[in-house]
Amino acid sequence: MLNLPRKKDETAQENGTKQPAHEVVYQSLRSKILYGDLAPGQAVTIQGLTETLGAGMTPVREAIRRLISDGALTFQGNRRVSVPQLNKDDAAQLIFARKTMETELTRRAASRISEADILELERIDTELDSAISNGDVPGYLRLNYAFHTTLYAHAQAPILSDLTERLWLRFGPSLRVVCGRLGTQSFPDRHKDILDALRKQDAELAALAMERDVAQGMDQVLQALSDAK
Amino acid sequence: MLNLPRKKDETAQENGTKQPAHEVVYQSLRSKILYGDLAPGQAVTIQGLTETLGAGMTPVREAIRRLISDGALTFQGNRRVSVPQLNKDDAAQLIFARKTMETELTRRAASRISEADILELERIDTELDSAISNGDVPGYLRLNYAFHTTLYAHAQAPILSDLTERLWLRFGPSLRVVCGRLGTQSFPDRHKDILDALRKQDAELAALAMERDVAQGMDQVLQALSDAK
DNA sequence: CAAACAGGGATTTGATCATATTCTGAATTC
DNA sequence: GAATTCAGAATATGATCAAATCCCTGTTTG
Repeated sequence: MLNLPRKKDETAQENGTKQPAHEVVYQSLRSKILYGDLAPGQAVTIQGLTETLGAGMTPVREAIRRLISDGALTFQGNRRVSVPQLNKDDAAQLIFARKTMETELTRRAASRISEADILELERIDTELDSAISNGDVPGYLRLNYAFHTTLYAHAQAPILSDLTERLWLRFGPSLRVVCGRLGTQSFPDRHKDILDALRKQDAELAALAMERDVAQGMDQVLQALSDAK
Repeated sequence: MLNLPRKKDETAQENGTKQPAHEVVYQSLRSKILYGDLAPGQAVTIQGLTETLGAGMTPVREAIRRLISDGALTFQGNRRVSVPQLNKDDAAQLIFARKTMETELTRRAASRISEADILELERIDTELDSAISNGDVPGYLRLNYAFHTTLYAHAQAPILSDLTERLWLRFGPSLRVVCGRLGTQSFPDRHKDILDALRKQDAELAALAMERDVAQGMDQVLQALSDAK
């Protein structure tokens, strides 16, 4: 999904740069939604974003359209756009979709991933552990997402990866709400099981571990939705 | 997915209505892709569309962004946009995704659909049959899509339906190529099995029939991709 | 001598912005 | 309480700027 950042100047201290404005706006808004900086139900206005992000109207419009198509924002019929609020039925559908897509991605990755790449995942997971024990919610969200996307990159399945990353946009805001209430302690780490299975090249075992990881995370979301309503 | 067309003035002789321009452009382009009016690999330019569709640049831009997000168009790195060309690996991923999503949608629909709605499906399927025997390729594509989306509407699963409809955009252009080569004769109709299972309220049987229908259609695409390369 | 490659300018196309127009929701008035 | 007006936000247009491709020409090489 990421675009090649113009081979040279990978560091790009603040510059960043040859990225078109609409892409920058998109990525920026996408992160805000994915990591829960925008609350479910919150209104999103074009003019508000042009001021916040210092961009023109056209790029902001394009970014919003993309995110609506991603399911990360909803068009409310009149001309209003807002962050979607999940109901329990929505969550059930997301659970099904995540389980099937992400177990398949895990299966594919299991037969393709190298030892070096497993080490990279382990590194992410170690950081994740410290974020959990520090109660660092934004860090937890970011690293958890990184763990999954990094793994799926090795599945060599661009279409399935794409679909899956879009699913995350739909429950990102709600997941943040969960973390805000329960903190990070309530998330025992299933990633170790996944890594063990990958080392054994056992695709089915890895898929099973992933299914448990997904189920656990989404159950929290489901519970939070039940409580709220 | 369709927006309410402002109760009054349904006919809309030339007026066309209160649909915003970007929505009209989106639907128009979407249909072209879904029904194969655009060939895989074909370039899509903004300025070309402003002339063809008589719209301004901004609405066209927004429509293109949405379709890129849908996977119906691809952004080619520089600034070019084109209709994607599937390879065999892409097709395999689409087969997996369609099978899992559409069988689940069928299962859900089976427990919710009414006899009247089954009759509506049967009506569509009858039209479909005559399109097949007449060799009417556009009609076949349109009615086949209508059969599936109408069924899925009864699953009451907006998220899964959304995901699925987007999958269709990805193989639409290739499916048209298949039909152009083989005609419509090569598609025996599995829809009867689905309808029978729905009448029996047998969700698993319906899902199985749907899986066969999907497998059959996608195998044609897969074969065509093998031949071409 | 022919073919091909490279360089550079012209043209096409995309990106962005400023501005005009239309629409929605709400406040105001009768 | 209903209709009208009004403010503000979204939609749409066309102009302007920037970038990439294309094509033409001149040179080089086999």
